[in-house]
Amino acid sequence: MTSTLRLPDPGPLLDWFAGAARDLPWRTVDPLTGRRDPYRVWISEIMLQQTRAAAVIPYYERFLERYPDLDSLAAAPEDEVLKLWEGLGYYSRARNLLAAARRVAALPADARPRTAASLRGLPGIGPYTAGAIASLSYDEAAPAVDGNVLRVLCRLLDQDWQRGDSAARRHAETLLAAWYAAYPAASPGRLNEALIELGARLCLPRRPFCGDCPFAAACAARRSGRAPGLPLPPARRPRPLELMAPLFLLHGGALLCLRRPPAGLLGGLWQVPFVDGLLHPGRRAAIEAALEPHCADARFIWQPLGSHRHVFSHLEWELGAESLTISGSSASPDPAVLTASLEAFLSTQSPPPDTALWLTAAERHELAFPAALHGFLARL
DNA sequence: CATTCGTGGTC
DNA sequence: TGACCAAGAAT
Repeated sequence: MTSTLRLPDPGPLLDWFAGAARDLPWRTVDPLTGRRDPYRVWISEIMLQQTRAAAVIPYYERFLERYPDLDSLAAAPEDEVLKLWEGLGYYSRARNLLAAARRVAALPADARPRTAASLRGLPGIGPYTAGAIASLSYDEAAPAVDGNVLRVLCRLLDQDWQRGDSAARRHAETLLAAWYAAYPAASPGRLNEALIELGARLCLPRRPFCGDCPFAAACAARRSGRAPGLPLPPARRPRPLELMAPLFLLHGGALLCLRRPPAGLLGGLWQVPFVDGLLHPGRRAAIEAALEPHCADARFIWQPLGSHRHVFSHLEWELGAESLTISGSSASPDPAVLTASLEAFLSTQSPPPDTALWLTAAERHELAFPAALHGFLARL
């Protein structure tokens, strides 16, 4: 009967949090107002989605240095924001964040969203992030159920919840709303952040430190011994995909690069061409045949660059690469002509690229490439 | 509701 | 060393 579940007195949790809270850069409080900058909370909550605090901190510092406030972010070009996001993953977060910043910046100051319900409509702000910004910035009594909070509540109540299950998340939100109402003297923002901190510091996924936990006496899963296995893991397996990357390289060092479509996997990022399966001799010959008529006295030198595995949450790339150095003895090949001669090849790319350009190392350095390619690009 | 979205740390 | 998983959202 989950309808009769109650959360315990938050006193021990708040006492523990007062002494154990980490000094994180997005927790800085304005000494005059005693409040946090909602913009800084917003940026941190977007970066922290499915990302550990330790990984976020350097990105957060650089981002806030470049874009200290809403207007500076709203004025930024998307390529620049993606470059700052390079390596952090889930790049739709960066695109949505920029779109939301532009939308909010266009509003009069007194019309900007300050409640969880109004924040929820912005791109990139879902139920958790809306509640987190509203509670941490404005102390609204809004639930903010992330993976930490779900895990803590799941164990406190010894429930068979599955990680990422939306029904369990809504259930947790209902319990939290009753919790805030039952303890009106406690700050909802403080309660939310203390729960998150408990999940991140003690109530860890596979090895909870129950001996140090302020909720140990109240925890049902600790009594039952099921805490380490809760919440239940979701069943999902990455789908394997073998890819080969021919790295078209001109004598001067320019590399043929493609910009991926603006949405979807690695949306808006740059890459080199991919072919499904192996880059066998027949395919190498076909590529040379397409190039040859347009390069006087051209020489083609293939060089294998090895391979490595890159695992996404739903996809597993087995990615190999070979460089193809193109050099002409008389005149250097015209990059535009080469691109045109490769059009039939490039049209087979999946997904079809937005743009194909020959980029020098310095130019590539200004653009965002997925981490899966960093190793190969570094070898050129 | 299920799937699609990255990357790096941890054990 | 490979499986697990993190301050979730969009579709």
